[in-house]
Amino acid sequence: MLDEIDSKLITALQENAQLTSQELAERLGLSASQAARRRQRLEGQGVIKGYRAELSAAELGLGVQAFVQVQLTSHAPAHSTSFNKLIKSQPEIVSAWTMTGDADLLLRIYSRDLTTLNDLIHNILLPHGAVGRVHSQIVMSQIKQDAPLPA
Amino acid sequence: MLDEIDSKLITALQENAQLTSQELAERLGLSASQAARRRQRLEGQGVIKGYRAELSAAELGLGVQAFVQVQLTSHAPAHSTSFNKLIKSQPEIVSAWTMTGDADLLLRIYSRDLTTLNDLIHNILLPHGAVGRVHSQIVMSQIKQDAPLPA
DNA sequence: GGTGAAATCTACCTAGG
DNA sequence: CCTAGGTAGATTTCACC
Repeated sequence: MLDEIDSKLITALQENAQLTSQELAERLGLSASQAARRRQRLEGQGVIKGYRAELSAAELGLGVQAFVQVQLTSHAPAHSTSFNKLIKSQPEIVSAWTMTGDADLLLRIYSRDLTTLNDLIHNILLPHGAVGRVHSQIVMSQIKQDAPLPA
Repeated sequence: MLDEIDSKLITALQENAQLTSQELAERLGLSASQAARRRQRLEGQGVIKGYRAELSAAELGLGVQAFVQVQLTSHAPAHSTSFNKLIKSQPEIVSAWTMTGDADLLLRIYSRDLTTLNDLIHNILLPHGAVGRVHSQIVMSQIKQDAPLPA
């Protein structure tokens, strides 16, 4: 479905979504019109879902990154939906996944500082009826980040 | 440093980096030239780090997402650097962080299927000298994903 | 906030396997 | 018939006013 040129194209656009058709064409060994056509095809197929600005958390004053594992005491639909709403209402929680294994949920959080993070955990997450054990880990450093998806 | 309009601007560009100055201006209640000027300023300040294409993992045939916690047996520099190289050499590992707490590292992985993921864990990660305990959790579903950074 | 030159995109056309 | 390259009108950007 995706040939070698498509792979190079999506890798290039993951690094820099603002490449012009001409610049893309040079990297791919194609003409600008062909590069544009391939990009349109990949957008239409849904391989490329969209283009997003990447921000600097540090510049936004978000000094603390954390992953928080949340074990739910109840899996009743009412509890789940109300907890999901809680998660969606908190802008600091940027991603949330349900997981296999001993923890039910994994939350990815960006906070201003440790105090703000602890507030979120102790005053917002833990008081919720469905929340059991919470285990938080702070990110110390990033070894590898935002690598392109393997194409 | 960032006013209300800047916040709206970066939220809009996180949703769609391809908005034209004119479209941005309409959302912000500004003229196109002012919207473009603000965007340039935020790019220059480093608040906006860049623009990236977002791909569909499913369309790329990456059916399994996982988070793997890795405990290192040794923190000797030689072991760390060789393990970091290993991580960077594996395209399936898209992100890696060092963490506080009982696990030293957290890896985010996109794999074709469970077999491929298990190959990576058992034939590549575990044989490495510095690797102790490994605990992997598969992503079942996403409750919240790729929310804009709180501005 | 506005303007115009320069760059870019996109739809259409032609050529070749 | 499908894929590649070229072209012109429309759109967008960006330096300057």
